[in-house]
Amino acid sequence: MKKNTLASLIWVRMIRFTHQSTVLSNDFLKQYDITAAQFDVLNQIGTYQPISQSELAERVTISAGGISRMLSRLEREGYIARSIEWKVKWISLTEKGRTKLDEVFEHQLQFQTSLIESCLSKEEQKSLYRLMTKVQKQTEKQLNN
Amino acid sequence: MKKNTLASLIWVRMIRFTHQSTVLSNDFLKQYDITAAQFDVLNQIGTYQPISQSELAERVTISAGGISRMLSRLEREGYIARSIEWKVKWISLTEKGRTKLDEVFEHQLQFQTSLIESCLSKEEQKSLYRLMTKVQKQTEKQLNN
DNA sequence: TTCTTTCGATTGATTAGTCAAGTGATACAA
DNA sequence: TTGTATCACTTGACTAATCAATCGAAAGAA
Repeated sequence: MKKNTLASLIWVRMIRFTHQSTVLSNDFLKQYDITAAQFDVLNQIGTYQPISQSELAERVTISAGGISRMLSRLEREGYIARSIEWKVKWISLTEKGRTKLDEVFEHQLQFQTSLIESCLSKEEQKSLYRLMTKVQKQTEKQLNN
Repeated sequence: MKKNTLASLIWVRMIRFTHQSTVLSNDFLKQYDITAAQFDVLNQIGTYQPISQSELAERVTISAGGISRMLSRLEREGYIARSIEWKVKWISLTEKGRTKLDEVFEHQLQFQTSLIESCLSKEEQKSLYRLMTKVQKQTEKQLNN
């Protein structure tokens, strides 16, 4: 009757993994007083600053409204600054934001890495990366039309 | 300086895929007037009913508070019923919920399946499923201690 | 010069989730 | 019998996201 396909089982695993690993990430990042979503955004800003709100929204694949609120929170915390020029708001890290990002980056990387390396060999990781890239590019393509 | 590991690149792909595919799913499910999260919960109830709130929460890995709010919405829409016995609330589908689930199930399965089958061979799918299961079990383990 | 379009950003309403404190009934000990 | 502890569930305050409506400045057309 209700027959699941292999693809749908992959789907479930992926959804569960992402959700659970976000919970773990948030738990880990609590000591740095920051959330996984906030770290993701700060990291993008650190890499591409100065960056416009709309470009940033696209990079982290969230809506214009979503990035507006997120940046309001980050601005309130003093991590980022917005400067208006024409109708564009350019985003960059403040000193506090830079410090926070530098403080957290290596630890977060280490955290993510050790979780995956604790259960997959180097070969398996290469294989998983190749497959994930394929499916992710497919959703990206589908999203843009 | 900022060197990313293979594991962290896998992480990014996974986060992006899950997020984008949820957007696609929600977009697809809009025609059935339901969200991906709601479908997920209805599907679990349909499989395990009657099921207690706490067991349901565990199955979809969300908090007790989260499931309480979600069920309130589903109850308001008339998809589920809660019956109190002792201190446990037993959840089951209403007629309307059953109909909705049956209506949506095949289409959602087809949607998920075609997205993945459009870019991975059967062999690749098997391989991806095996690897995803490994990492997901790892996060699950980590979460429970 | 005024009128309209365009476009980035914001905001209100809603869904979805978290944590922590609170509720209310039962069970069990003093 | 009167606490008190326990346990499932709820709720308030918050983060995070969506969509749709709106704002406001600039650009271009009449």
